[in-house]
Amino acid sequence: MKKEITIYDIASDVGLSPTTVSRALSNHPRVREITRKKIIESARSLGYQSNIFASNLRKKRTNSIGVIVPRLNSPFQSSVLAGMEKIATQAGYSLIISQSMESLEKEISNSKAMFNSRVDGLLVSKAGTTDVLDHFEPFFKKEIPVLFFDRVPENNQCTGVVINNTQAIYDATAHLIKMGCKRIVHVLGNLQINVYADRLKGYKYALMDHGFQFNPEDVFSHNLGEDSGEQIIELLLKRQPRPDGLLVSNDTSAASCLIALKKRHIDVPSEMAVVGFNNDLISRMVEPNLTTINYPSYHMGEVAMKNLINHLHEEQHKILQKTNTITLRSELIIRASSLRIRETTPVQ
Amino acid sequence: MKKEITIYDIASDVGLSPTTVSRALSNHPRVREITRKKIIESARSLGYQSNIFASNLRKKRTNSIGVIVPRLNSPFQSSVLAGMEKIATQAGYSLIISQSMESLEKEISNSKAMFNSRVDGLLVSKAGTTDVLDHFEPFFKKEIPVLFFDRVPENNQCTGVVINNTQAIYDATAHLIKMGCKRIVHVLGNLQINVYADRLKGYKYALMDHGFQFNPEDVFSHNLGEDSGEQIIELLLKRQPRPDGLLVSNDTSAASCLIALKKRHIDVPSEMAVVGFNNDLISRMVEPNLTTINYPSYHMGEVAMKNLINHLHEEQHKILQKTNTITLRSELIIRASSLRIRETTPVQ
DNA sequence: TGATAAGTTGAAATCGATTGCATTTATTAA
DNA sequence: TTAATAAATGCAATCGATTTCAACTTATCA
Repeated sequence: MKKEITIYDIASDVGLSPTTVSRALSNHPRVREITRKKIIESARSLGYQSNIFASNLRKKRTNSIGVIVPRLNSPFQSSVLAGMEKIATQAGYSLIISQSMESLEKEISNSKAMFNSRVDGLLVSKAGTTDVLDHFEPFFKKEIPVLFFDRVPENNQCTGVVINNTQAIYDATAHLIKMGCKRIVHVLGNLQINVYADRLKGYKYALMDHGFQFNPEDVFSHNLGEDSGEQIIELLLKRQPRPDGLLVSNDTSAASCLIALKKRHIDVPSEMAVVGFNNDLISRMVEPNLTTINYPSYHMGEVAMKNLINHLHEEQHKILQKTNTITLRSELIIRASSLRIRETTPVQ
Repeated sequence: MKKEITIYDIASDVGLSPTTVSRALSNHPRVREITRKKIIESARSLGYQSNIFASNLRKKRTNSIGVIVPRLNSPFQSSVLAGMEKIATQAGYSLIISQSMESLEKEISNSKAMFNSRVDGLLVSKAGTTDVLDHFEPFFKKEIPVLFFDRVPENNQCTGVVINNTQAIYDATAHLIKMGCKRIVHVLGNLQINVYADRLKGYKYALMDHGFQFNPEDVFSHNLGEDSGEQIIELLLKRQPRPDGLLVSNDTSAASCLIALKKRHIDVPSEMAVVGFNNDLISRMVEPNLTTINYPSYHMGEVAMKNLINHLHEEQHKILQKTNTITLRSELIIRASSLRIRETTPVQ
């Protein structure tokens, strides 16, 4: 192993002390400009690379931020991550990313790993269906900021970045009602996850506000995977009277439903209006195009990261501000899959 | 700031030396089992957390691996990353991920950041269109393994994990020929990227082998984005005689083409057979389903990571083995978008 | 011209875990 | 019982950058 160049080497090269070298390299003001130039030049010519371990050891910071997502390979999550990466890199932080595979157990072990690698902050989209937060206790205790996004725990102290899921589905439901749907079915994920619980509320409120009766039979949970369409539609068609509006909590599944409907020669939207969620690429590619909720995923990544980093900087100045929830604007995008009337007044 | 618990605290707690504590905690064999138990118990009760900075400083390893991808939010890349994450986590490594946004400049600054954070190894899917590798020199010099995947540089010493792009497009082209296509157009990305250059070869070879004349006009580069279909089809339809086979180098773009064709009432596959690349979700969702190349992205992530980690372990035993290229199996998946004859002999 | 302030630089301790070598303790063989 | 060997533990140096405090220069002002 080749010997590393250290500030000591530079020091003896330029005939100064390691102290001055250290200061010069970290732009400390108490070094003469000429001295600094000389040192920097020497560092360059010797091929010096700062040893962050030593630096971290002293400074007790890593300049790295941990992110735990349920899955890396989802259009939504990867887009959030892209936004985060952009901001983090800009600010000089590096990103340590791991996935919980929707398992609480994995989330726990991931958070332990993050803690041990001493991330300066943590961003989490919860995996579990439970609100167990014990595994974040070590972070709280050490005052390492933890910020949740998308899937946030209920009733806790941490800041969360979310969209207004209730409003989003409220709008979608209202839209379907306006389009003349008489029986609207809502398919969503595990109701123990805040995201879906909130959406259910939006669905109920919209029904109520428009004089519809809420029927528990018209709501069910599903994994919402790529092949979910067949099962969902099969289930739907057993209902009497046959539902004519379908609200699916993600675009992949909605697209899959569209295909299952097509296979059965059930026309969309006239016989069944379909609405997805996320505004994934696929919503613009299937036939007919999917009405959906635009989920500002990239932006959510940016906002979450920006907030966390601000938090970190503020902490140094002891101005710990406590925002609790940041809600991003989402919007209903109306496309052919639900558009029954040619000319409509825009849904507000 | 609360004082950190160190091995010294544990040492004085149990009345032993820090040396023994260190050894006990890292499962060194030269510690009595009873002693170890006592130390571990004390560590637990004091709430000890190992300081990786100090440890890294001594051991000169971080147990972290850097990954640089062109973009995080692409179905392909995120799937690769998912595979990598799985293996890395299993092996106790953490992943530092950054994206180059297809810019060489960013790739350079990312690689610098990776180098400075002293990753134990680096996985790269090249951004640039050039084969400049100077920014990896520091890694080579320090013998930090760098492994490329998907987009690998030509003529270099590094191991690369790829699929046989040439063969893949060869098969696809041959398939279209078998389906009776008379004029096949190939749309791909920047030809300076190995992936596309190789595919072009496959296209040419297949034409040659089947007695077709290669026509440079029938190949063109495009960004292959979500909206590429309109432009590609517009361009295509100007050609005389009108092409009847279309080979697009990614599924998003191929799907977009499908839509553009549909809009113009050009039937797929009878008037125009279309083949995509990647086997993304979308290829199974559009109408008609896209014939495509199954790209084992998740598997590629796993293989690349496994290889890198093996490399790291081997290095310790000084058995540096030099594999140069690992080629993964990809395969043509024939679906409706190119299937003109009901019963076909399977493409071998 | 001397005194005070301002600007530079350095010595040495520190961060906490690891490790080569030395030492102590336990075990075995004679 | 004692010497020889093996096992367990400890000492102290080390990894490299940072930082406190002190010292030393140079500039500034009365």
